[in-house]
Amino acid sequence: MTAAVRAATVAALTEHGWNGLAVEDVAARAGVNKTTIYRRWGGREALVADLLLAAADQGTALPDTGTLRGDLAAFTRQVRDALVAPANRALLSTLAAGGPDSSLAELGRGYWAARFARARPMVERAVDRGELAAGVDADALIVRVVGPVWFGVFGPGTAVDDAFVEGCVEIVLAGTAATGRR
Amino acid sequence: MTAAVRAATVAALTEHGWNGLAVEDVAARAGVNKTTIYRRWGGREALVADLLLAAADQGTALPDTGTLRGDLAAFTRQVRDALVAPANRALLSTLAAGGPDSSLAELGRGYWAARFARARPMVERAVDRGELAAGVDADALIVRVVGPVWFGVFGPGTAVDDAFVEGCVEIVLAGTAATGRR
Amino acid sequence: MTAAVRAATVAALTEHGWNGLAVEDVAARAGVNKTTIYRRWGGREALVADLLLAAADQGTALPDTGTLRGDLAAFTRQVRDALVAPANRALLSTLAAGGPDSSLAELGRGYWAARFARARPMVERAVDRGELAAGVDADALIVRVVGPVWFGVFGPGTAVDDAFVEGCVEIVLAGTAATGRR
Amino acid sequence: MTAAVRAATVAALTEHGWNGLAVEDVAARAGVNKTTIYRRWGGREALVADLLLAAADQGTALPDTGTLRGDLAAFTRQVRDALVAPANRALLSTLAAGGPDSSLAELGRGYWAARFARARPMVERAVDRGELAAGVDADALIVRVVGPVWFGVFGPGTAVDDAFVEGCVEIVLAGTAATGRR
DNA sequence: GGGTAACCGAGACGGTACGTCCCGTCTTGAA
DNA sequence: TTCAAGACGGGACGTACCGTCTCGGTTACCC
Repeated sequence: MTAAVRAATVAALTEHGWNGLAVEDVAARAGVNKTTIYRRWGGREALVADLLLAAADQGTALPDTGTLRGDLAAFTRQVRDALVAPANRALLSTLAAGGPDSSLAELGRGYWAARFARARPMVERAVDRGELAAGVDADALIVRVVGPVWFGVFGPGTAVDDAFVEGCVEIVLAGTAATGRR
Repeated sequence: MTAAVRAATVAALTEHGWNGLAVEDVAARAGVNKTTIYRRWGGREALVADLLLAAADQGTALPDTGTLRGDLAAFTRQVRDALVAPANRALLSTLAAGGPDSSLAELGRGYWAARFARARPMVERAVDRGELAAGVDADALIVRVVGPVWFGVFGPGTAVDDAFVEGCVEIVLAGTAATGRR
Repeated sequence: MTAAVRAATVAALTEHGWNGLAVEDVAARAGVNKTTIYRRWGGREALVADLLLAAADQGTALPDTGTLRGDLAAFTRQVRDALVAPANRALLSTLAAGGPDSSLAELGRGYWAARFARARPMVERAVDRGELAAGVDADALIVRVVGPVWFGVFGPGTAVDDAFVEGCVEIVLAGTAATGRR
Repeated sequence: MTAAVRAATVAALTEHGWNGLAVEDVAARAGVNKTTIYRRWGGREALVADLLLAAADQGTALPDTGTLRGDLAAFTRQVRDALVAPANRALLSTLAAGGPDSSLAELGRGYWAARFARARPMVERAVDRGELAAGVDADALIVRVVGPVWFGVFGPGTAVDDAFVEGCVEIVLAGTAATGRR
């Protein structure tokens, strides 16, 4: 049943977005009674929270190519692929749909903390290999690389192809080396 | 009356986000009848569209410091300031709240087209000054600079202070020069 | 619309009794939206209250045969006929369905006050004619005559035929005269 | 446990009436699981049926004063006292709450049959003593005496004091003797 | 300067979804 | 075997907003 509700939530979220996500609709799609969802999850937000937790837990394997450049390129492509998938798009755009004090925002903080914790080893390995100076701000580096992809997808709708993604990686690496910024 | 409705929409949007934006609430705040809003605007989305058009039209003046670095730094700081303002935050996060085929998405495309058209002269001036090679993709450059700021605010909630903003500018400029990427 | 809702309420009440009277059912029968009933009436009790008010207002004409015996007999037969009609049965049994402090009870007090006020002239005319001593308690007299009919119908289900009704009248008249009780 | 459930049913019935009598509420009050009530009784109606059976079985002792007048007066006072007790009021008003074809009605028929069977010897003794003609309709006599009390309590809310009760008895006795009606 | 058209306030309505309460059924595990 | 514990499908509750409609009253414009 849990799986059916999750699948139904994804489907409904993909079709109608965070607005238009109706508990009754999810219940009907999942072949489950509305009350059951309120009992076991507790509302629209909890349904999405459940999806996010599942997504943050499993996710894709962190790439390990041997070089920071290769890792970042593969990782950013993973992110790009995830963002353009309609199901994930709807899920992630939900995170930005609430004000900073909403319960969705709290949800988002947890999600992002888990997400960055999973990606951080990639940078730490590069430090161990001597590719980056010790003390580099791993999170800021990731934000700088992933940010343009994220913005391109959710903002102006830029075509985020492989060339763009690799450009993000190379520019940040070169720029970081040149400016010495962390 | 138009002004009152706009102000009420901003207030309601800031308080409750795109969800929770109720036409009746806006009407009550503005001291206007619900019917009038449906007549003159046409629904929740149209209220937000009106705000976005107004925002895209006026906005802040494009900085002109004489150097690309200075322009981009000032511009990105403007963007940062705009994003952290609650009213704008709610307004802009609304754009990402719909699926790619929703009417909100169409709205977003228009908004971003106008926004980038307003910012593009900044890059073109740099080309004229010889700071950038002719044929550089102005939009991609802007996305690369602004993206991390946007992502930091709407995503993990990174502290986007002046140092971070200037880092975005310098890294992209240095990286672009080093890699020759457009 | 008001008429349709009233008719639907009577039908639903007759079929399922006070319990089982569902607002949604009434709305569906009347071809009206549920919300409209909540707006214009305000719930199950209000629907019944509306029926009672209508019933108390119109009702049947008070008999005027020229003698107290004839009046009471005709009146009690009217009451009997009303009680055995399924629609009225359900409506009136509703009055007894709540505790003495429920809102139904308050409703009942108003109904009975109106009902007795309408019947009282019958007794007063008899006093004017000299058939009854001045100062007789009209309400108590009516209760004594009507009570067995009411109880017979709502209680043990006694066969309340014309003979029984007329017996109620004659016994009370004779007994009242013999004992001098008011 | 049976006793606890019965007590809880009486309490709940007194507080909230037949409507508002929730099995879950009774179970919680009795410290018993909901399922148990459904197994051992079988629903709301069965709970009330159980109470009625118990009430019909035990009840108060039938008065035996030596005269019909004394017996009827004592009996009717007992009835009056029972009716005004909130617990009994709620229980008995339940009987009238259903349509004539409901299962509550069937329940009521059984209850009244038992009740009248218990009271009938009072009249039969009077016949044996010669106070009443043989062949008098005992049930009708009881209905005539008790009816006004019942109606006064459940209907208009008449003050049913001892004087009223005794009036009912005397008038019916005198009237019956005068008219010769059974 | 008076008709007329446009606009607004007011409010009722059909409708969807909300989140809750209680129903009656079922399964599982402990006594 | 009986009961406690608790999940579930289900029906109705009463509420909030949605978007539409009709009705009057004002304003303003144009003949």
